[in-house]
Amino acid sequence: MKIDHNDTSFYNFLTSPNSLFRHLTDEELESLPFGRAPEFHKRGTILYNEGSRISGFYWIQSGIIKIYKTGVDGKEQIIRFAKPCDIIGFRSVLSNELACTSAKVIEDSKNYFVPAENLIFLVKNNGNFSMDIIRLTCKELEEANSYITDIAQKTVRERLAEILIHLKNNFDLDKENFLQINLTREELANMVGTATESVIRLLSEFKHDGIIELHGRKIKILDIKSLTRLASIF
Amino acid sequence: MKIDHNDTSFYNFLTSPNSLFRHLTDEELESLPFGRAPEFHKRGTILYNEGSRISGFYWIQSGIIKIYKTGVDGKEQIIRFAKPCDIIGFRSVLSNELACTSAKVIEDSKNYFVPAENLIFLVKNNGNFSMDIIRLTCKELEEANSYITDIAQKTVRERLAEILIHLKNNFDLDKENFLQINLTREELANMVGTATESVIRLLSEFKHDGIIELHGRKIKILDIKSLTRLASIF
DNA sequence: CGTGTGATTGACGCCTGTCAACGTCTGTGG
DNA sequence: CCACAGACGTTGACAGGCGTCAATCACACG
Repeated sequence: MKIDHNDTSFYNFLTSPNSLFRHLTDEELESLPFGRAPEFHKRGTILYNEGSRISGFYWIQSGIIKIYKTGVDGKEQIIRFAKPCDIIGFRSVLSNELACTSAKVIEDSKNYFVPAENLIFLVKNNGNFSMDIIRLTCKELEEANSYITDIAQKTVRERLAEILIHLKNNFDLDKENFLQINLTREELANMVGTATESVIRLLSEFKHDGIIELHGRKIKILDIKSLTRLASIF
Repeated sequence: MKIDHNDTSFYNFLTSPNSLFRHLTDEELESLPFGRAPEFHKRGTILYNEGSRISGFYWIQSGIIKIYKTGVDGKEQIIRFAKPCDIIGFRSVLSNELACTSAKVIEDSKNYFVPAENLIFLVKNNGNFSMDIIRLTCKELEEANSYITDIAQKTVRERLAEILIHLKNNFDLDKENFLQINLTREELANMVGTATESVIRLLSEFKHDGIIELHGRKIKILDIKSLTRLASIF
């Protein structure tokens, strides 16, 4: 069950300066399940549902997870996408409450499940780790507050432009510079907080104006400058 | 500079089960400035501005503080109101970043300013306190996510109804059951994320329908059931 | 009494949500 | 191999919610 310190790639990865686990001692690191093989989850798998009790958090090694809430009439509101090195579900664990979001795999994912007691032990006993968790939560909170301001004040066009920029900044591009992440029009709408038809019309408009290129679900951003202007980002 | 343990009211208050400071040792408690007199700030005072660096957090003893972000065209978006026993500004301290919100006194307030190093020391060295801080942040994050869902999916009418219920649940009523908190129509609009005129028209509508009563800025909720239905809360 | 801030009301029009119809693609089962 | 179902994407028509502008009123304050 020990982590193979000779597997330098993975060990270095877990202890690298940007890693959430950078401040763990070797002993603490070995208390976590990273010595085993990761779990594999196919596209479409639900990791947990809003309202359920979860007994630990997930560390994403590969793939993309959609985090969303279900609003009125069952309409989903996408809160964020988790990507490799992110952790999900830790909030419910730490506040010891039912999950307030659902998590669905949208790109095949390998991930590790870490039991709640491990996390709580680390938070209580390793002040630096605890600070990192707090910083992470604060960052998410700040982003949430910004998004509240945007969604309350900006038009749908501005928000869609902003989301496209956000996706470009946060997800890899393929060899032809198309966004790797595969989203349906409905999912885009559920991020922006609008109707599917509105997203379709605005994407067509952006395409017509030479700002983006579309190949089915694949999106390539051609004119980031115009898009930034459209998004009213200063 | 010691806290007067004979002042049982304040001492018991700080160590009561709901207090953020419940897990502090007497020694830790005395390292905080609660032994001094609180600072007094009049309505209208800005405690800190978005983008500024703050060197500590505030613990509110009395009064109400408006926490808001400034969006496009300088329009403010109210994130929340802080009331007695709340702390504000701690996120920027913990993540060591510039303030991402502004804080303005809207009801005369007494509060204590606690230097950043005190907070960081406690988080790193007192696991239970650290867990409480994390829980607090997680709670705020969950509320922010809920609000994102609401604002993205609900109509202005639904949101206003919801905000009124929220105010009723979170702020005291005076002897005639009017909401204690004094908000301009513009501030209400800046919470809901709409135009001032829309708030005015909807409030008149609610009043006409016998759901609320208005006396200037004072609001009394007459029919919480109808209001809940209007808010589409399930 | 003048000034300024906030509240109110009306008019107007655009953005955007909804409904409906149709096209496209993929996978499945006969 | 084809037919069909079902999910997703697209387009058009339409109405109404809500933002914006402007005028007026109410009230407090120096």
